[in-house]
Amino acid sequence: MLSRLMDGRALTAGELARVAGISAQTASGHLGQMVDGGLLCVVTQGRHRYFRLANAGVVRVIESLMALSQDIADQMALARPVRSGPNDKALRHARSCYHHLAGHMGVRLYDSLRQSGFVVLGADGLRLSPEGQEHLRGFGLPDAALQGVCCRECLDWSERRMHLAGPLADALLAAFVAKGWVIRPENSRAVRFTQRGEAGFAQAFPLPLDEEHRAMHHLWLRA
Amino acid sequence: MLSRLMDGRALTAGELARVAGISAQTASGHLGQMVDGGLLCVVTQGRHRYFRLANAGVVRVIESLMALSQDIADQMALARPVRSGPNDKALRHARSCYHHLAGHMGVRLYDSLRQSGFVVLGADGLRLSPEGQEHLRGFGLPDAALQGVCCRECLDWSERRMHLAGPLADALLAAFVAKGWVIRPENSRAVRFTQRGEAGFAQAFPLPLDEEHRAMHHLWLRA
DNA sequence: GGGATGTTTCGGTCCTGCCCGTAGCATTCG
DNA sequence: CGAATGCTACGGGCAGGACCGAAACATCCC
Repeated sequence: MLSRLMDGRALTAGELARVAGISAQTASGHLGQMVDGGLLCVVTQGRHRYFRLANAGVVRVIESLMALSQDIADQMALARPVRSGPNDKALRHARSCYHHLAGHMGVRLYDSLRQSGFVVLGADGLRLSPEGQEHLRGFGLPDAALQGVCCRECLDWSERRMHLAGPLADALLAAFVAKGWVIRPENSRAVRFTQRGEAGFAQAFPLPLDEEHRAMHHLWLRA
Repeated sequence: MLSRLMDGRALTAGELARVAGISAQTASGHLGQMVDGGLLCVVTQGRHRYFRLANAGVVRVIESLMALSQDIADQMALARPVRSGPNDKALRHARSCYHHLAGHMGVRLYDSLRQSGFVVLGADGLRLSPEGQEHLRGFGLPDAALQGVCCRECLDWSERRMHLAGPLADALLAAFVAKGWVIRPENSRAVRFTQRGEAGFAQAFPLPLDEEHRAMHHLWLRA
């Protein structure tokens, strides 16, 4: 179960039980102990409880164990990732979550801001750094979106990773719409990036690290 | 038991049993499994079997586990190291082992040669590198001491770490005597470094890494 | 509100594995 | 060669823990 979580995503107790090939009750017991022991942290959303690795120290332990026993690593490479979220490809790519951006693009936005150091995770939670304020000045965001506790993490339903939420995230989505980067249909939570929007987004929010390292990046930057 | 071995030394089954607070039989069983599993390797010498961590991968696992649980690290810091070897301070400092140097100075010699890259551990065992041949030219060693399989590891009785053995090590001790660095008494295995010898030795065989890192250095350079 | 789904708690079974006592093997020392 | 020491193999006792079924709790969906 722990090695399955090494991609930085958050899985439910049921999914992890299936991964381990044990009953949900048994898995729940183990997961509870691992939360108590500080190996995992848990995000409760509705009737689901999402478990993820707690910090970089745990990542290092699992990493070194996987390096030691190639078997585990191979097993992970073989097993295909747990499918999650909606089947609709557009919905998985980009959608609204309350008033902010979610889906693949939402996670990508958050990853970029974290990797750039524009958004940093402190002991008291997420906050926008001075450099971040500077960098986002061009988007014409209201002051409320840039000051104080303007952002927090939110678990992405389909990606199972964190994306950006809070006033800042709301203002950013609104700005994307205003710039013509994003079109929000009335009848759906799916949002569509225009061709110009994809390009502008990719330039404004680059991803220095490759995909493989992105997944673990949150974990490395915790504790 | 594993964390006790993190200083890079080799301990006997009995010592490890005492460390863990279990009987010798139980410890032997565990140690056997860890050898089978590739966590430990074992050097048999007479009626003693010395166990040491098998490779750098194992070191990394224990390291990361100790970082995760400060308790283990604290416990290791509190427990005093296992005393081993003779009580005689001179004997612990420097002595002959067959025809080569052993004791504190013997391990120091080996550490220096390894850290400098003059002696390297390949898949087929220990060998002298070209740079090592060059560096040792000034000692006037016979060709046989510099070519082919001229050196091997030998577990140091008192230090519980590896020191240098083989023709090269024999020739080096002889050279130290010839240079007046070392005096070998007839009636004892203890050898005495002269004041000039200590100074020359320290200059010819420096230790770039500090004591704390020296202990683990062999381990890091294995597999 | 009622059914379905996801999760946890409780109770009980069963098995694994830790442990030690005894005994056997190897080595060293006197 | 016999005694002492260090280690390992074997067997049995015992506790802990992994596991599941049943049931309770929470939430979502209709």
